[in-house]
Amino acid sequence: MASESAHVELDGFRPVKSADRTLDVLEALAGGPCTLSELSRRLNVPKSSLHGLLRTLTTRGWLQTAGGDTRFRLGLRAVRVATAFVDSDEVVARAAPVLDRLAGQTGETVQQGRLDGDDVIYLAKRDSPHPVRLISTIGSRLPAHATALGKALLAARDDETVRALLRFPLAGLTAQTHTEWASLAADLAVVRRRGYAIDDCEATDGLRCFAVTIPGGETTDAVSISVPTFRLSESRETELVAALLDAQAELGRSPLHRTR
Amino acid sequence: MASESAHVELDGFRPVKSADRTLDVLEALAGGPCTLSELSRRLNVPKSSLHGLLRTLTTRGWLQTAGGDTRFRLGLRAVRVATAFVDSDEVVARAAPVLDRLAGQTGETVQQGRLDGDDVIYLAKRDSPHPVRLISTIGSRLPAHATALGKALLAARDDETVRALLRFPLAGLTAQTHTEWASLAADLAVVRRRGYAIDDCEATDGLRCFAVTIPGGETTDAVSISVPTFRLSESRETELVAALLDAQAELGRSPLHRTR
DNA sequence: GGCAGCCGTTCAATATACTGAACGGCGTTC
DNA sequence: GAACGCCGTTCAGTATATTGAACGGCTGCC
Repeated sequence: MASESAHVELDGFRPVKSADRTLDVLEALAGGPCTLSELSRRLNVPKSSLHGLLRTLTTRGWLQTAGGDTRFRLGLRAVRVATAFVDSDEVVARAAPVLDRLAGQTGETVQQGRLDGDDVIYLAKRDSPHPVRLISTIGSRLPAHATALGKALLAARDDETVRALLRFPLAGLTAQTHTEWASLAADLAVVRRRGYAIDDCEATDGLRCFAVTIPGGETTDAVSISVPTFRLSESRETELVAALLDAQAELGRSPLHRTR
Repeated sequence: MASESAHVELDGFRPVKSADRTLDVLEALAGGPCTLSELSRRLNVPKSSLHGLLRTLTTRGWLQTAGGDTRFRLGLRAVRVATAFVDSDEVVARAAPVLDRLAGQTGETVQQGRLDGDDVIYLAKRDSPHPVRLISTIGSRLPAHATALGKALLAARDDETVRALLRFPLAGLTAQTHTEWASLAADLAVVRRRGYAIDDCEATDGLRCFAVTIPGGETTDAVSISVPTFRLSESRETELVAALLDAQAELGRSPLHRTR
């Protein structure tokens, strides 16, 4: 679903080349610093074309070349844009107080994610006991089928839709990850009946997560609690799930419709 | 320093138009959603030209049009880029454990900022006691002359450099903000002697901040502690400043030079 | 009902950016 | 020390994006 180089459009629509490439560059550099020539090879763009582009981006502060290094990296101006997205997002804003409460109440890591194609993108995080790290995970992606957040969101769609969304065989992140449609479909059926999703070491070994969707409209977002298995007992799990379902109910009571 | 429309370069270098405009669009939309026609007016770009651009950005997931709304807003793909910058930044990585400790030890809000022109950009934050809000402040800018972070960084440069950096009269955010060179210069002289900067309600009423630079290389970054004045006593202030100076010393012991 | 304002969209002519090859600099290798 | 690999940079010709005017849809206002 999320192709890295979707340069060709079918509708007879031709993307603006330089704009398209600008995004290519930014996305490529999001993976780490890179020289002009290396970018040229990786993106299949002539060096001379990149030259102008990179200079443009650099003069605007979106890229920078640190000291004597010839490698380009993202610049300060780029930071603003992402935070602006998160700041202005209605669902993130609506969920914020609930995430706060949930994190404070459980003392566990709480996250909010959104379905984008077959990936889940992390948009907010509370990491209550330990002092909070960087934004780090925010903006990062994981395959939906391998996470509690993702499975909660997939379960909100019918099987046909889900199946069309995914590409098989599914990527296996741990030994527990669903890789075939049959096992995933069975899991999703359980999620629908049960009302919440469980990721039992399917994304990260030793980590179990629970997730519910955020009610309202398209059901694009979900909230999860992640707990190391060693810290988890049966009673503790019941407790956490109850807190999560409470949070979902609370989210359901807040205004559903786009206000502006 | 930070001009919104620096479309003309003097070096005989002409920026790539579409790339330049792509950034214009992204930066404009960072301020909030906007229709095509409105963008056209604000950026002085023909609607027809914007049309292609916006379609390109939308196809790539960098922009989105929510539901029936004709307004464009930032899309999910944009988020990744900013977080990648912060993640890959050496100084942020180096400072992270120190910020953690400082926040845990003082129980106050700790921030890291970088000088960009005459602004300070917030790159990291710890908000220990209260559950952590959005990334919110990260990526946001404030005038350097009005913040403790900014004054610490300005004080690390000589008067001549500072004066060339700023444009007078300086923007006044509160009644306490320095607006003239004389008073700012006097303050910076004190900062240099004292070793740390104080912002006494100069950016926000009722908030006092203390800041020290992060040693190493260009001195681009600083760390601050922010405290509501009502919670501040003389002894508490001494305590906080001591903790801040400790943190600075610790930062000075970590490797200064770019490792790669 | 019709007019005026907004919106996004299309199209052919023109202005412009892209290209590939050649260049100069620098460090390594033989 | 010469030949190579890497790097970023320049330039004239061609491929391509940009432009302004015109279009169709929509809403609200007389």
